[in-house]
Amino acid sequence: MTTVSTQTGGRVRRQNHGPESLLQVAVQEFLTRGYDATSMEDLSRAAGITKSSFYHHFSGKEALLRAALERALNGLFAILDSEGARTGTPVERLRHIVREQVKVLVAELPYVTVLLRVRGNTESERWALERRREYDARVAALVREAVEAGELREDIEPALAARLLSGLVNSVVEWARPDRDPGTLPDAVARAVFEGILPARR
Amino acid sequence: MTTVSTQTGGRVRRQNHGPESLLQVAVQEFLTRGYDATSMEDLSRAAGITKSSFYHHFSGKEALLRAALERALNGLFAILDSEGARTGTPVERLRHIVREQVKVLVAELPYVTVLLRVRGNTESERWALERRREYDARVAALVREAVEAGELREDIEPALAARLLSGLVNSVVEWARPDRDPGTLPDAVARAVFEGILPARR
DNA sequence: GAGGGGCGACCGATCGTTCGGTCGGCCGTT
DNA sequence: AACGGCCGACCGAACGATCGGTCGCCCCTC
Repeated sequence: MTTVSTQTGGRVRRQNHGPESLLQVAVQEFLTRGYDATSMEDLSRAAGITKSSFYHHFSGKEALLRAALERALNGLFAILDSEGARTGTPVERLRHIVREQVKVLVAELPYVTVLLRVRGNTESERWALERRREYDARVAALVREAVEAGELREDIEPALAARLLSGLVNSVVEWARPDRDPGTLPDAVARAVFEGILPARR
Repeated sequence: MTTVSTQTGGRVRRQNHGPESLLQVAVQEFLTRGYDATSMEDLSRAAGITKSSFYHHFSGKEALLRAALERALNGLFAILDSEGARTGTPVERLRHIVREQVKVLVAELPYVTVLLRVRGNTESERWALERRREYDARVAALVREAVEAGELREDIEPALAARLLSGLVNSVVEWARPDRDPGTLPDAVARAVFEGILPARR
């Protein structure tokens, strides 16, 4: 249910906007223009209401960003709390995390994309950056575990591998489409991580 | 020759800023704050001159961005023109490109980072996006060649592999440090691409 | 008639940009 | 050696536009 417009005598009488639909509209604008380059007037125009009406639902521009960042981070941290991320060998848990992270990226695409572009200009952004750092650190720790457990090749450096892993998986937001379901994408990305993006013929 | 300051009686008389040093300062500011969030006053303060003095050297804010984007794109396209990218088997050429691209990312780190964050708000940005698309397309074509030549595993989808490849390599800018030399990084990234980020023990 | 959703008008601040003018060093002439 | 003219680097002040945000009122629904 988004942007329901009831008509009365040919003129729009009711937009029936809620915080949910407005956030969706705003994040979409943040995506195409970037957060800083998006004005509140851009947002209201996209939502079909005036600037002042927008402030009736959200306390300000940063509150919108904050809501989007929270949503993205909740999706990510939920992965770490899931069953498959807490049981099994380190490599099994890593494979599970990779697949689930791809799913979250696609399912919450606009929100996660905004998160991944945050620079740290405001308090909310710095908070998001720190939480992201914590997420990456948890994954990096798991990579280190896997190497120390002897499940991975000995010549890989855990810290570097964790960074490349994060970079590879997160880069999915650059081209993924939110509408269609992930399909085989999570498995394909997991294969790229563990067997190479361009693996030699066997 | 940058930021030569002639002194007279202990007081700075001349900053002698050139387009080169100012661009360097500006790009650094773009990096930390983001292009849109960086004001001309931010730039002048960082450069140690006034806003109006800045306009003596650059025609405007976008001209600075344009110069940075050109520099980054020149570095990237120079890779495709190099010997190793034009000779050898597709896989050999791809390995060469990956290594060289990592080198360029580190050598021209601030400029390439700015390029990778462009959203397409201005004419210069859209031009840069298009040139970037062309670069990626050239690499993607090479991936397709390699697969069709039977040099890679048959179950990898060229289009997807090319995107993941681009994402992995470019993610280096997120954490690389510009000062110290690349060292073994190019080879490590190339190994991650062809053998996996988290390769199983052999 | 009470209240929430929406509106136009408006606020101070800051944006990128422009303008008129100052300062100091260099050069050609004397 | 002294001079006048010139130019590049720089500055303070101000421009119109736009920024995020506020306010009081209206209108519709219950």
